[in-house]
Formats: sequence, C-alpha cells, structure tokens
Amino acid sequence: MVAEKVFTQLRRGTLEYCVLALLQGEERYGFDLVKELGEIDGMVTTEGTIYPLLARLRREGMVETSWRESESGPPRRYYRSTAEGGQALADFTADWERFRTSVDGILRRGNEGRRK
Amino acid sequence: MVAEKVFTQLRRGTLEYCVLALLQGEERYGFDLVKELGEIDGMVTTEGTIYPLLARLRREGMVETSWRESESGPPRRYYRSTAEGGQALADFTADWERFRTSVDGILRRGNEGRRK
DNA sequence: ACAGGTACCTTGTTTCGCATGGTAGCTGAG
DNA sequence: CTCAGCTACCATGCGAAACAAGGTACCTGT
Repeated sequence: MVAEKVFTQLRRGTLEYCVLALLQGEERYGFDLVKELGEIDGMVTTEGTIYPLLARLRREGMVETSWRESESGPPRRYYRSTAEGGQALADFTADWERFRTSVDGILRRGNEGRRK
Repeated sequence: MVAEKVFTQLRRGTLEYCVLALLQGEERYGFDLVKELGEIDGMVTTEGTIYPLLARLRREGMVETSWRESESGPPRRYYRSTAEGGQALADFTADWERFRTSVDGILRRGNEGRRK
C-alpha cells in the first residue's frame, strides 16, 4: 500500500513514546510489543525497529529490564517503565497535543478553507 | 529549549503537507513560508528546510512555480498547488486523522490508565 | 531429526529536517 | 557613494530514526 510510507514518517518520534505508554504499569517483552503495535492502525512495525528502540530507552534510563523464563520457548527480556520514563511520557504528551493542534489547524485551512 | 528536539521528529512527514496546505488557493514564496510557519507552534523552521522541500514538491508535480518581481528586494519564486497537490493533501489528511487517533488512544492508556 | 514458531539482536540503507554557507539585489545611514 | 543589513534564493553535508535483511538459538510437535 502507498499510505504505508506516510505512516513510516509519521511514526518518527512518536513510536518511542507509544512504546513507553504501553509499558506504564505493565511489563512486556519485545516480541510481544511488536505484535501489540501491529494491531494498532498506523503502528505496524518490525523487530528491526523495536529492539534498537528499546535499547535506546534502556540506555537513557527510561526503562528497566529483567530476564525471565518462558513456559514455552526461549527466555524473554521484560521491560518496565521507570519513574523517569513516566515523566518523559507526560512531557511528550503535552508536546504532542500542542503539535497535533497546530497540524489540525493548518490542514483545516488547506482542505476546506481556500479563502480569499 | 529541550522540547525543540521532540518537534523536529514530529515534523517529519507532516511539514511537507503543512506547506502544501498553506499553498491551497494562495500563492506564496519560500521566504514568506518560513515566516508564516514560524508563527505556528511547533512548526518553526528555516530556509535550509523549506527550499529543499519545495524543490521536492516541484519535482513531484505537487506545486507549480513562477518568478515575479518584488517592489522592494530581489525577485521571488511563487509557488502554487496543482490539482495533484490538492489530492495528495486530501489523502494525507485522511491518513493523519487515523494516525492521530491511534496515538491519542495509546497515550491515554499510558498516562491515566495504569490498568490491572 | 528436523520443520516451524518464538525470541533475541546486529548491520547497512534510506529519508528528512536542519546547520552551514554562499550568491545577489535593494535600501538607508553616515 | 559606500557599505551594512535586510530580503530572497539555493546547495551541501550531517545526524537521527525506522526499516529491511539477515543471523543465532531455543523449544515443541510430528
């Protein structure tokens, strides 16, 4: 589909915080996150995206991890958000709302508008 | 400001269509677009961003251009949206709304939610 | 014993915004 | 009249993020 390319660009910068949001008050592992995001419109992604992203979040102290055995299959690395991660998410949410409002405003002007 | 880095990422993919939106039913020149965008929250940008972007839109047939003299200062290259540009904008607007809805949903879950 | 699913990760490529810097015309102050 | 500063255009090279592709290894069922 053509629209996929658009979403690839839109995800930039937001995907990171969407993952952080999914890790609030809930532990998850990478492979699980890929499947979870795959069910959300416009958020389809792959392991090649998620693992580097999680590594970055870990480096920055946004998430903590712990290995745990699976009942069926290889062991999993579980991620959970730190307090710092929760704060970063809250900050981003405020920025996102400002940005979203701006974009909505400009698009409205362009699509219906056509003034003067 | 720290938040600026966030906006840089968020602009990816959307800036192009915001410009296209500003060019609907209205001719503008590059330098003017920079100033116009600079007044919109989260859209502050520079000539180094706008000119390559406009060149790309022109290459793809989204905009047409014409040189015109200025009463004061160097001549200006005016840009206006083609029909193709208008269609691309409409398509993007639909995609943007889907994406925005998804992000809002995920962020809500992460910030207030904290279920189970 | 081996095919297929689960789960982790790395490497190289692409894309886009931006920093930087360069050209040139017009205007106004000294 | 000259030159500083604004307007206006553009090109080049970099960095960050997402992704494609590929690799390893474990477990289960046939």
